[in-house]
Amino acid sequence: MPVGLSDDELERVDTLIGARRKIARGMPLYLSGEAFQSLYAIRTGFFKTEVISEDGREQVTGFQMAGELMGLDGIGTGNHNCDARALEDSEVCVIPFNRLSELSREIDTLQHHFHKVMSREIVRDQAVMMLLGTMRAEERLAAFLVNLSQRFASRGYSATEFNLRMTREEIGSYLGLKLETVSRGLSRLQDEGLLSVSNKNIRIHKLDDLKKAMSPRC
Amino acid sequence: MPVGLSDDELERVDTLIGARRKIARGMPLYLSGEAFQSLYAIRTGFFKTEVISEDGREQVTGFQMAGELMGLDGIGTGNHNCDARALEDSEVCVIPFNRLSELSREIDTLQHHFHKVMSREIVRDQAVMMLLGTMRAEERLAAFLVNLSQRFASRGYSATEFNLRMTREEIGSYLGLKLETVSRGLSRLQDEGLLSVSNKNIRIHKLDDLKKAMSPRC
DNA sequence: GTTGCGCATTGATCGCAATCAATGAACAGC
DNA sequence: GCTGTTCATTGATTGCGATCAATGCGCAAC
Repeated sequence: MPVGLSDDELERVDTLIGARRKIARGMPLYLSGEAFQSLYAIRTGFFKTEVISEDGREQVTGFQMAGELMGLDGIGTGNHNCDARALEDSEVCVIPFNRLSELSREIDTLQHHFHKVMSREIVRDQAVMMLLGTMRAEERLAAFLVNLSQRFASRGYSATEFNLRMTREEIGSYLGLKLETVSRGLSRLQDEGLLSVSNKNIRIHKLDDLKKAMSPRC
Repeated sequence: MPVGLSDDELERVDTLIGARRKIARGMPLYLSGEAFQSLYAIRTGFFKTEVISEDGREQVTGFQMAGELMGLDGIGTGNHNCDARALEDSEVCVIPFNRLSELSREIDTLQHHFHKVMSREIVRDQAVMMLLGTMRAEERLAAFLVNLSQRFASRGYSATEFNLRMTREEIGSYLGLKLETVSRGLSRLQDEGLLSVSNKNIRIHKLDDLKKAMSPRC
């Protein structure tokens, strides 16, 4: 994942990658409480992470797609702190954390890269707090779709047409809304002509206007 | 901050600490957009961090007290991503980040410790998502107070009586509520006999019940 | 002591999203 | 094909927290 490595370094970073692991749709990559050993880089597929509180409340904390790193939450305590589940048949690279630690002590570029990835995760979480703390339902939905659009685009997929891999309920959990509110919000954005929804398929017609819909009174 | 270092290592970690810096109440330690150079360890005082979106919405993302580390959000992009402001006259230790990177390549314990601190920040943020996404107003308030209580206690202060350093509005921003709702919630918890509020002073009478108030229908 | 300002509390009303409820569509298994 | 289940949509109603508004309190400046 890092760039700017010498051939030698690249070779050593390659040795970091342990086995590959396939996860069938609906199955967990790891569960809260399990001992933390490894990080996971998604090769193909789609995941959600969710935390479950003592009183049983579930909160989806994120959706992860190819190229993204999972498991960072386990470093602090030595145990995974959330569940990670595949939303479609997926494959990950297993990255033993102690090997990563060792190697990042020897290769600056790897160390810097790893620190940046962790920091970006913190920034991403802060953006979600902003979303949950200040945005209205339709704004949250617009922000969510724009975010997905950008991430698909940066992977070479269409920014304006894609399939949602998660249910309305999972979207709702992530956005702090009920599934009915998600459904209504999507219908509303469709009525406004910003996009078309057909089950899991989304076609964005006016990406600029959708971005504007993230702000109040639009 | 890490434990289990040899005398030699301890000495070298000491050299990490650059200047100390005093921040008067209300003044920024850093602002969003500023170039990231250093992390900051709080020696004394109290801070808030907040992000401000393009459309002007403010979201308090956390309150930090003595012993906690600030600035991790800047590593990813090289620029600070939020504002950090002192809520009372405070003093921090400046930790130049490139020095920390170098040294953590040489001292495993330091590296591990740093990774744990970052990971815990991610876990903390996920807990806030849970709070904002699933809890009702009074539950959020109870969770907030219990969290403060625990952090004061772990620093040797009273777990049951303390002064809030932030305004109702700042609490509201953090919890995704309006200041009136915060005020009403505190009055309600007082009416229920769980605590006493007098302006910024909080006396918790029934910490156990307050913890229960974090869960639904109590 | 008085004035002024920021902060907090409390009341009345409104509006958005949750809840309750029913129907319909998609999909997997038999 | 049919059946059962899960997921999505839509309508009716409720309720929590936001908003609007007024009052009160604490504290610093003079």
